[in-house]
Amino acid sequence: MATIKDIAKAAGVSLATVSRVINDGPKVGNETRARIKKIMKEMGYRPNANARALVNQKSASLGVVLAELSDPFFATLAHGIEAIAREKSVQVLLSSGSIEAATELKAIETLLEHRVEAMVVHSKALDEATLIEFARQTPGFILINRYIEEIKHQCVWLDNIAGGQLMAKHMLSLGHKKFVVVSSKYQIDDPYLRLEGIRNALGEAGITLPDSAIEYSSPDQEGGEIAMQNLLTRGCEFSAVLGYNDAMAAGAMTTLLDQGYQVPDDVSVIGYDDVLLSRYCRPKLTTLRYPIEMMAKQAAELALSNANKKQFSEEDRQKTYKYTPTIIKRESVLKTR
Amino acid sequence: MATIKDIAKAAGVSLATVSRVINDGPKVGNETRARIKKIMKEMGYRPNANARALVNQKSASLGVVLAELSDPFFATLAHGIEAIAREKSVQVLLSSGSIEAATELKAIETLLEHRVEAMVVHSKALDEATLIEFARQTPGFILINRYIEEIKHQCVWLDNIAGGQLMAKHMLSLGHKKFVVVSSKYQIDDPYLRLEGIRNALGEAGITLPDSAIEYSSPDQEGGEIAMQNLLTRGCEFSAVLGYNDAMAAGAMTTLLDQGYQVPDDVSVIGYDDVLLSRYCRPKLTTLRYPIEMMAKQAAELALSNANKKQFSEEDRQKTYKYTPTIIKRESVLKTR
DNA sequence: TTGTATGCGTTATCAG
DNA sequence: CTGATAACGCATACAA
Repeated sequence: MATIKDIAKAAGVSLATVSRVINDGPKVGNETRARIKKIMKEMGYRPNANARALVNQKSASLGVVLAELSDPFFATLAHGIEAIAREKSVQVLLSSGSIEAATELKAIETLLEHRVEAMVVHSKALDEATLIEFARQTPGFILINRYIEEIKHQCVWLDNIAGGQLMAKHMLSLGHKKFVVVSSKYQIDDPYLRLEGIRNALGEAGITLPDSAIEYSSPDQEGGEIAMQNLLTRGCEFSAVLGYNDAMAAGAMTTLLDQGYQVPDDVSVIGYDDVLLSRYCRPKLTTLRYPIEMMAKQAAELALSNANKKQFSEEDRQKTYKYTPTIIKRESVLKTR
Repeated sequence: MATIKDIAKAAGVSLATVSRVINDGPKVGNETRARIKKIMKEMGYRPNANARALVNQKSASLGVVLAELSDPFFATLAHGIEAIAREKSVQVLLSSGSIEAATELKAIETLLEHRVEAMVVHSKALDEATLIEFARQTPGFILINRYIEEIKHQCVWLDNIAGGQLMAKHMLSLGHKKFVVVSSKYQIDDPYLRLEGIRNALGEAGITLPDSAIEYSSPDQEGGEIAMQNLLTRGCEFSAVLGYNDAMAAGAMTTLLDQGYQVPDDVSVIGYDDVLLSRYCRPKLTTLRYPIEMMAKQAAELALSNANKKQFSEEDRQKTYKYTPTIIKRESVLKTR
């Protein structure tokens, strides 16, 4: 592959001159510039991004670590980030990787080795201390979907407690009194926070949620189906189902329909996330909007704009990037009879 | 950020020695090695991937260009590639970007500037000549979901004609005689090839598909809804709907259900791709399995294994990576009454 | 306006 | 076993 040197030789000029025309540098004769450009084209010259990154001490690249690309939720997240990256002509380096601490750590470290200017990280498994450490040493480090007090100015997150409250209150306002929850079995914050919100709201209405009314399973459609089967088998009585996410809610709905229940006439079901699926399934799922694409864009912008900060001002440090879910009414929820 | 030089100084040894312990080089004293490792840990040393790439003339990275990450189909594709990349400890550089020739070109060029070792490219808009050129100059260049004769050994693709035939034949075998197609309006090969396959199969059965039985729209759920509305408005009669993909099929189904048709009792609907959605929607969609994740993995492996080839042998050049869709029977297709 | 020289962080080839 | 030193491709301060 042709280098700057090759084309300098071909043009009979020095490296410096060529470098100048590449970077639209200021002081180059017009005739020379044109000639060099022509030669570059002819020889198919492409600047070497690695060499550039080395000498410039920065790389015009954005690292992204996600849990699971095949999940539509993450795909949307990635999409938001990618849009910003393209807008700013920044290359994205992607490292997806399960919800294991070791994998997440490896992903972040690899990205750091590539000297990405900034990174947006979705990490559920890594402990706070580790993440705080990374955030401190890399200003362009942004956590998405997780809140850590010490580095709150580097967190873009959704208020899951408010979300839990919201879904419960919506059901309460329609007269529902008997609740079950199909929750995620993963030992991460999200399900606990949502549950906490649900319990808050129910508590205010004088309702307590027994442990037997909660079933934990994998956070996908199949998990939802299984959880609902267990609830039914156990003889739970309820008119309202609160899903950890849309997939679980849809799965629960499938089981209910298969068992002859009418949704929403007999039982109301509400999801969380508002992914595509919630509009596809039948009945269409009433759910909570998780503005993940918007959040992803904000995270990417923040990461990139923080990248060159030497350190955060006190004002910066107080900033916060909290999002709150809103309810999307579709067809799966009705007044209780 | 600490460099190799810093830690050499701290350890009182030369750069070379440090470099050796980093790369597990052969000739270093055990005591020295241990001491240096300790210092590296203390100083938080991280090798600079850019510098490495520069001197090694290769980067242990895989470029990926996709059309649209938020589409579940591409998300699955990306997931397959990512799995291989992780397995081989290769970093993936992602460039997604609409279906415009200019964007696709830009994406490929950026990746080339980063000197990726290999790349898997999903390109619908770029012309063959350009792609052939890229493929020729980069052995690790693999096209996915596109077939170009001249570089067939660098293409991993699905036989869309066979797919079209298969969906039509399945309907024919169930007694259907009146067909409509909801197709994609994009001017790319896929819809035309699928249509060609459909026409082939129908032709063999003595059925011709009038242009009025085909409606072109955007290849998503909304497009499917609109296409079906148009078909209905126009007064088309049919018992079988062939969708360009699952989203369009699901959209068409939505419209049908909304209009009071029973699926599959009155009308049978078949999709294409077998994305998640086909299992979520109601009735569950009968569709064609597009083994995209498997294909993506193959493409990634091929790209990486070709990366270091100086040139392709005659034998290599004859190889071909064609996949054929298979039918997945679910609930949206029934014998005609 | 153009050229020379130096360094970015690493690896690899030599000598010691 | 270890240490100089020359690349790798590029940008830039300093000269000319």
